[in-house]
Amino acid sequence: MTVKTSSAVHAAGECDDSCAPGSGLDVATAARAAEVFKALSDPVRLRLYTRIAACDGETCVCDIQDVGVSQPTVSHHLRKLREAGLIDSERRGTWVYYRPVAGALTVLDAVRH
Amino acid sequence: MTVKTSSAVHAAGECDDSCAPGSGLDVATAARAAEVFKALSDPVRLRLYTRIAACDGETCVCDIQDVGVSQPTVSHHLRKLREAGLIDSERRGTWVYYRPVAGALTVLDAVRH
DNA sequence: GCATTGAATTGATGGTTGTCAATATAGAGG
DNA sequence: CCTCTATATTGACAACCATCAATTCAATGC
Repeated sequence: MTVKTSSAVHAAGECDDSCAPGSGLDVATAARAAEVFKALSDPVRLRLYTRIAACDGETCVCDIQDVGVSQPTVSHHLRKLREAGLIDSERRGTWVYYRPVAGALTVLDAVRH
Repeated sequence: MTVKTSSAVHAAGECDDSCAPGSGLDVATAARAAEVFKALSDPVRLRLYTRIAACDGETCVCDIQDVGVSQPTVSHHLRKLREAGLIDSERRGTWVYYRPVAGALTVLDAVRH
C-alpha cells in the first residue's frame, strides 16, 4: 500500500498497516547485524578495518599505528573488531599480524533490501 | 591467535609496510561512514529502518510501534535515523509518515572493498 | 471552548564507550 | 640472567546512549 490522501483513511483509533507487517529484519538477524554495524561505528575502527581488509594478505599492527590515537587505544579497537568476528590475529615472533575474516560482511546485505 | 613459525621477516626495529600505506578510508570518509554505521548499530533502530526501507512508499509510525520498546523510545530512535540522513518524515494530519532517503546507504560501499 | 488521540520532548537513570597513563606480557638478543 | 622492543591489559574518567515515566505539542472531533 502506498498513497493515502489526507482523507480519512484511518478509522478512529485504528491505523491501517499498509506495508507488510512481517517486513524488515527479524529479531535475531537484526541483533547480529547490529553487532557488525556497531563494530564499524567508530571512525578509528573503520579506518583500521578498511586498511586490514584492503590487504589481500595480512597486515602488521606496526603498520597501522598512525591513526591519531595512542597504542593502547589501537589495541583496544583491534580487540573489538576481533570480538565482532571481523578480523583475525596471529602472533609471529615479536609482531602481531591481522587479516580480515572472509565473508564477515555478508550480514550487511540484509539491509540493502 | 595461534603462534607461527618465527622467521625473521622484519629487520631490527623496522617493520616493512607490505601493504599500501594509503590504503583504507581517508579521515573524512571514515567519519561520515561511521555515522551511518552508528545509526544502524542498534537492533531496534535496525528493525525500524529495514521496515521503513522495505516499503516502496511511506510508512506510518503507528505501523512500526511493535518493536518491544515504549513509544518515546521509538520516537527517539526515529529521530536518530533522521539526524543521520537515513529517513525522512512528514506529518499529515494526526499521523506522521516516514520514508527512506534514497542513496543514503551508498557510503557503506566504501567498506565492501 | 473542551476532550481525545497520536507523536515528540523532557528529565532521570543505569549502562556502555573511547581515551590515555601506567603496567604487564611476550619474544629477541645479548 | 638482563635489556630492549612490540602488543596487550588494567584502571580511571568523562562523555555518550538506550530506556522509561511524565509531560508537552499537534490535530481532530464534539
